[in-house]
Amino acid sequence: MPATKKSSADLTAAPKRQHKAEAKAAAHPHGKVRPLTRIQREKQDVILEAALEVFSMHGFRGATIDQIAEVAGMSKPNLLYYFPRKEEIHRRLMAALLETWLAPLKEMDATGDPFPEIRSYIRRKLEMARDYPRESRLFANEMLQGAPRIIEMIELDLKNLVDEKAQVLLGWMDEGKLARTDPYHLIFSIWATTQHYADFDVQVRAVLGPSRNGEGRFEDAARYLEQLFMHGLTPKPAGR
Amino acid sequence: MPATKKSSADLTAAPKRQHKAEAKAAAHPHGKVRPLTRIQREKQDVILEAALEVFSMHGFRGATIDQIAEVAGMSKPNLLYYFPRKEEIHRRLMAALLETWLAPLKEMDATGDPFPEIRSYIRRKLEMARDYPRESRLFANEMLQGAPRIIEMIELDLKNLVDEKAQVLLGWMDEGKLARTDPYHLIFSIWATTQHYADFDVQVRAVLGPSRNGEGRFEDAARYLEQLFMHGLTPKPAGR
DNA sequence: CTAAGTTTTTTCCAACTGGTCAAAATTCAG
DNA sequence: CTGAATTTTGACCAGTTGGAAAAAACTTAG
Repeated sequence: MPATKKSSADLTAAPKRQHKAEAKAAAHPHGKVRPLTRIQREKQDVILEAALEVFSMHGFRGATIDQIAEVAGMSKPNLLYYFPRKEEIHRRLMAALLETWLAPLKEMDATGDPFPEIRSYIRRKLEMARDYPRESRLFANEMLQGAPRIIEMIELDLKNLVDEKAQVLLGWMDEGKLARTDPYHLIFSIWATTQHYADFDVQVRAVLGPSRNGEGRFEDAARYLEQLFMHGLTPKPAGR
Repeated sequence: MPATKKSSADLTAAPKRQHKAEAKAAAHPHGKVRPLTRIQREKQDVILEAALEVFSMHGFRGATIDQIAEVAGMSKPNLLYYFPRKEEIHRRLMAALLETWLAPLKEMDATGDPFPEIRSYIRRKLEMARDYPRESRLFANEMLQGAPRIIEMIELDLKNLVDEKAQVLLGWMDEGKLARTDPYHLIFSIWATTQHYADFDVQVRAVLGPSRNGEGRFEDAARYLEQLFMHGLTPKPAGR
């Protein structure tokens, strides 16, 4: 359960064919569109990893190419050889991020039972907050700024997925397997409580104090959230 | 229930005597430390209000003095006459913010009953997310960046307050009035779920769609959270 | 009204920003 | 080993950034 570094390998590695070609064509003033070379692939990954580090802390405007280049261990012009503009790096990061971010919700299975399903959804989200805190912060940063660069994806992909899963939740409620409540706000509350441990990590650490700061705090959080949601969503026996 | 503009009046108006003097002394190269003039007070408020707007969207590094000056309706040098450095503005904002931010928790009364107390704590926090979204985002931005400028306040004032209220919660649990659970994570979950509606506003709006976007969404959220926490924290009758 | 104090504007600056370009260094296919 | 393609570097640029300085404009107490 390593929570540090290298964590974005899977994220940065899946940028969607189309984008690759795009980036390539843009990155290289030379005419032809060729497959990426080994060095191109490696360096792009190094850059995206560094960019994740910097963007997730300072947001788009607050991050500088110099900074990213330094973290990536290369010169600024060299970095710009791979990604001709700052926005391009951010775009690639966000595109990959959204995929990863929605994956856990996608797994929630309508044919399963609500409590195991919701419980493991919470677990997965909490694990992501633990293992990919920078991704969580990158996302949060974008949201805070009004999501200018991903608003369409939010309004399409994300909204559709949530709509679909809200239906699943409503189904469970109709079957009396889940307390009747607002499925959208239910999903929001799971997002909020789990991502909190990545986004407000400093605060959580400061409040818990040095004594409770091992990875154990995630176990405690998991236990607490499980209790909260399982109790909170247990259906009342019809009457009263 | 106005949720827009002018909302920071009370925030920016309470900068703590000591700070005022400090700011004054620093702002004016002239020797003596005099009480603030009317214009100074007014303009400082205008600037802080503008700075709140800008900092809350772009974070400290992403915000520029020019931007703040423009929103404040004055020239950059003029603004710098009142606050000689960018950091100073941010510091003032954060100091006032922390006060306001912790107020609701402070009100949680040990002599009251847990459910009404917790319920109204949630209400108050949700109202703050609705009425002071910029303040919430300002705070979130600082957290995302690792709280570099307020870490001491977090580790002292905030931690102490939370420790104190955690004891209150534990007391209620001992009396069997509240489900036994981790009081710290309980507080975190209230923070997370309520602030989510300010910090991730774009996402919430996008997901709920145009139909559910009136202020009514806060009522829905309040109802949902109330249900979640009230059910989730109801103590089980001893056995089992 | 006037002079001292306050506020605002104009001009300026050095450092930093995102980004360009051509030359140099390196890699790699044949 | 060689020549073409790729990668890296150094020098550079125009625009922006936080901030300084000083003079001009405005308030205000007496």
